[in-house]
Amino acid sequence: MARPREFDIDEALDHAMGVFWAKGYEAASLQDLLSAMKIARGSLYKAFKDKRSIYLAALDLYDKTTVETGVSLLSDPEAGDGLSRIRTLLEGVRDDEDRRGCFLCNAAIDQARVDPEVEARVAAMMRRLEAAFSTALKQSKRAGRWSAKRRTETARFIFNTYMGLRVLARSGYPTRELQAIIDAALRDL
Amino acid sequence: MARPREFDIDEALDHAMGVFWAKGYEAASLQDLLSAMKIARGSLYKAFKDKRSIYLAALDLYDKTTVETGVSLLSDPEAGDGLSRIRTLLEGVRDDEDRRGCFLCNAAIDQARVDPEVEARVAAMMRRLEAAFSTALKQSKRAGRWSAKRRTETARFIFNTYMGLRVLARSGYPTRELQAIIDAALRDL
DNA sequence: CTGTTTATTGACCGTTCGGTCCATAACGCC
DNA sequence: GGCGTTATGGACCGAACGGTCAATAAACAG
Repeated sequence: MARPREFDIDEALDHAMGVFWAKGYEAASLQDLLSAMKIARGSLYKAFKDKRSIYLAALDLYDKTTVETGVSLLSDPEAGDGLSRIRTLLEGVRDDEDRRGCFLCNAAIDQARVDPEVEARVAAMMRRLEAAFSTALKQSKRAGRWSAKRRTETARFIFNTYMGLRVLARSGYPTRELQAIIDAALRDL
Repeated sequence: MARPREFDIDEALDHAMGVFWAKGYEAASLQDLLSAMKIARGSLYKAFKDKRSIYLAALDLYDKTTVETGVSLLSDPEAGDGLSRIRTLLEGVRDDEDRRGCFLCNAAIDQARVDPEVEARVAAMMRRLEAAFSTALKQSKRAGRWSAKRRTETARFIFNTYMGLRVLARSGYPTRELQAIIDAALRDL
């Protein structure tokens, strides 16, 4: 019935996410986005309402990909013992070679305080990650060591460690130092 | 010999820091800064070279005040045992009632990657905080538990926890949950 | 082929951005 | 009181911002 869209909207969104991730919301200009997405202005505004809605869609994409991957890993009994899944996830942060940090964490700092919809998405992702850490703990050999309350708190502590690692990774901390932090955090679990 | 400046430059800078802290570098407009500093455009540009130099000066101010205060607390033998000084510092984050997070952490995420001078200041502050945590550990009753290397790593781990707490605090985590994270982090030290 | 619908492109819009400039004001010095 | 110097306030600047629009193109239905 009508002319079909010539670009893959998810692929374009992925590139947009890269720009927001690297530069933050305000510093990412329309020009930056258009170049990365390889489309023209008009096409962008046919596909998205405005800049903010691209950002929100990018957050959702991050949720569906990175966060979901992490949650799956933590919750998958076939990925080893609960504790070793946690370790695997944290070591993934350690190995983020381009040190981009965490889009979720960036959003929490630069937009969540001024945009309620960003705040809601950020909070939801954080709570899902926390819950996944808790699931992994519950499925570890040492699960018996923690009461339900204590397990929730421990999961939250690990999540806190995870966020810290993301910040330090973005700040250029070397792999070896990140590894030592992971070891210290998990030492007594 | 000449007309004296009518505003207190440090006080104005403190207000500018508040704006950058709350909104980030790009989102803080000249108008925002001028309103907060309560001066006119011309006066601002007599006192500072440009927007970026205000930001750098604000970072230095944060260093001289907040970071230095933290370092002093951690290093002060009269502030209790090393471990309890660490706990006091972390509980200060927990009690940050307006949940502003950490200007250092914000800068690490939103500007350090695109501005080498910001990056240098951020790295310097981070390393000083790390070192102060190490000092506090060294001066704790249980100092003997750690080799020098292990102490450095543990200090870095605590610093990582500190940064995570700052992010979570800015994200609105309730005091009680932050407290549980602190307890979990320090439990086995 | 014609008509309808929607995507593409880039010129164009008003606004806001960071930064400059200048007339005026407030000081110490002589 | 004049003079040199620096601060003040705000008009002003070009550039860049996010967003709109109209002409054109590409698809399908009839």
